[in-house]
Amino acid sequence: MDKQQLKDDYGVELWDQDRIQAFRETVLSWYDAHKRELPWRETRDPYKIWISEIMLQQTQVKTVIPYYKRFLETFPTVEDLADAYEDDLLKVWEGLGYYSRARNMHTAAQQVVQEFGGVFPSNMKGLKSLRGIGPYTAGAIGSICFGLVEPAVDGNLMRVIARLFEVDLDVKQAKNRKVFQAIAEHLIDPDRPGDFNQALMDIGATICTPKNYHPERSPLKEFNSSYVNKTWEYYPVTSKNKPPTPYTYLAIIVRDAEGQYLMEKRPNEGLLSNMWTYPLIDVKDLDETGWRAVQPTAIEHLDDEMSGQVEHIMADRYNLPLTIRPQVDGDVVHVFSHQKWTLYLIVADLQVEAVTDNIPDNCQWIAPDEFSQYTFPVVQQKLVTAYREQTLF
DNA sequence: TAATCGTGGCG
DNA sequence: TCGCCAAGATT
Repeated sequence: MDKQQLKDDYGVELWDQDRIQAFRETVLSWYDAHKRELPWRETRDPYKIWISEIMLQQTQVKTVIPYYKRFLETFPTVEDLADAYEDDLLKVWEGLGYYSRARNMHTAAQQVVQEFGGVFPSNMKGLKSLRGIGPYTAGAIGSICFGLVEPAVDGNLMRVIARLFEVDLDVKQAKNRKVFQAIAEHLIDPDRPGDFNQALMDIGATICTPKNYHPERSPLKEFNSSYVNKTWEYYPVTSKNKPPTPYTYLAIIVRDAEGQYLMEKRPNEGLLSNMWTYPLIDVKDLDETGWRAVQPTAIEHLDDEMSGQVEHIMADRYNLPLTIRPQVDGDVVHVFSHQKWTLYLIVADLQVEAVTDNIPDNCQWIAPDEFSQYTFPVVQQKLVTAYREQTLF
């Protein structure tokens, strides 16, 4: 996309070549003086940069740092990662979120070994062919590790560019990304593309921030048309998020005679795939009067009717004869990006001489001292904590 | 294209 | 408390 089209189609007035050159020098000298010291900035090894870039997707730097170090200790090379068991990979990723990233990395590592002889591809086509590497990550790895003159358009870059050029396009709409990409392609420094990309990301993360933005403090203020025109509070344009859909579950806690708990491995696809939780019953699986009673407000007891239904479901799904305690032993609220879960802790007692070895394949009896060998989502860890707090008294 | 996919922090 | 957001990719 050329300058004329940017102006005609999107109302973006790009600068002349002299101003672009001055901008590059300002950005890079700021970076040389003020860049953040980060673990992945001590190397240009594409394997390590790749790990960092995947972890940094939608995740803050502070959160990533300990995971990055632990990951490289566990899987020092791409061959180690390619040969790993997926459960071991998931365990290292535990708590970081967006777990499909881990599974995609596993696939991509095998691609690197099998299709590229264990050597990371050094061009954009090869990088994008790897599972989990999209346009941003390909640009980041390409520019940082191989000096490719490719922008790395993430949320930071779009916010910075939107303010610099007063871009009236919704940064949350995927179709608008190409406009920011085109602008960045004109701006990027051809001699130091990796530093240029990281510099704009650092400026976006530390100065040109979403909130508490003070444009007068920015090294780019003289280039910033939204600052000159006093319109910065309108940029970037962002549409509203859809609120998370509410769900309500009963988390059933069953302990056998040996003190082990019934746990279930979630399906291979979808939310929290392959991770372990207590058995969860969606209250919509209860009959109409049942779940309507549970939905709106917090509950403290299950009535006889509901207890009977839960017992029936547990017998049906887990082949276990149980007696449900009607008392609710605490509740947990957990918000995902698109779902909001409310969970009620329900304790179930095994009936006398119950047979416990007919549970489904995706279920296991797990003792507390074995918990560290399994991967639990944060919502499950919250359930454990809530249960301990309740039963302490 | 719009929805899906986690978690932690902040105003 | 709630909505927003963070170095996005996939379908």
